[in-house]
Amino acid sequence: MDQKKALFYEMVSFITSVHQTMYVMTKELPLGDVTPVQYGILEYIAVSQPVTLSEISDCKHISMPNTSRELKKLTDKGMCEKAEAEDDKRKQYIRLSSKGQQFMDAAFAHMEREFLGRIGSADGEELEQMRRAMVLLRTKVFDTDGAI
Amino acid sequence: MDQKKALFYEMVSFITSVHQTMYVMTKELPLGDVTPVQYGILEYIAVSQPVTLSEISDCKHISMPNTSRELKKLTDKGMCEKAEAEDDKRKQYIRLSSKGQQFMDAAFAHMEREFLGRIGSADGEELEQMRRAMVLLRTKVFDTDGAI
DNA sequence: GTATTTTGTTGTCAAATGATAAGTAAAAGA
DNA sequence: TCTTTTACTTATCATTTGACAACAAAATAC
Repeated sequence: MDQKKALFYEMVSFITSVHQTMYVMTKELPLGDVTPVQYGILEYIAVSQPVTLSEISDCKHISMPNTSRELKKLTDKGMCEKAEAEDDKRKQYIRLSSKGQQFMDAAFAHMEREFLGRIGSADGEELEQMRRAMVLLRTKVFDTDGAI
Repeated sequence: MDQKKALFYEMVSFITSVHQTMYVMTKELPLGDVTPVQYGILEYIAVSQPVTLSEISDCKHISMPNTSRELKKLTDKGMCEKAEAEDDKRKQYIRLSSKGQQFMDAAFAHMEREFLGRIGSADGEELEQMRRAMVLLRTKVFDTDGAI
């Protein structure tokens, strides 16, 4: 029983380190006129495109009206494009524009450089250990489905 | 070389899972009239008390004027207390009040329940694996000092 | 002893975000 | 066909958060 409590406190400390690291890795990322929430939306689109407004709303936990508003701002800025779905005319498939794609490519490249700087001196064996550690935690602790 | 790139993408996915999990674990946490930023400050005080305003400002990446304002709101709400430092009269040592301590105890208890629900079926061997995985990642990837 | 730095405060402003009401149009269900 | 549900929009408002200027008091440096 106490082993679980200890693991909980280890997790609290772990989460703090993760947040701090992500702050350091992204603080110099040039956002231009893109706000943090808008960046989060772009990141989600980049990974999951094409997406619908409802999917953004669900996954990023932003209400539909606010999602609509922020997405309008992003399209006005030329970062993404909406296309009516053929099968369902209510839906819109959203993708990054080429400008948005360049923006996100640069963002990921920046993060990757920061990341490589961190793991720079690790050899193949260590990298494989880290990968296994991430997979383990992702499936046993940070799985989105909830319980194991 | 490509192994590192693969690990980077694994980390991106990992971070997404961590965020999603923390969202689920904290979304039902009763914040009352405490805003998210204020909660973050309380969490930091709880773990590191006593702390100074400058430390909160540095660690939570909030400007001094804004830290001062939010902390004033928290003391007005009776969540924390300021005490002048004996050695340096400019400094203030900040601690949770008993109300604030109760609030944070409840918050941590809530998170711990959520956490235990997630790892519920894991045995001692698995728990030890998870602990080692967190320690490994915390020291080799998410270390606050930067490089290895 | 004076200048500078550190620590914190107060006030004000603007931007970002969250919440809600009301509406449109298409799809699905009855 | 009529009703209901889904997907999204528009408009509006309040709150939260971030940024900046100006200030005060204590400590430190010179």
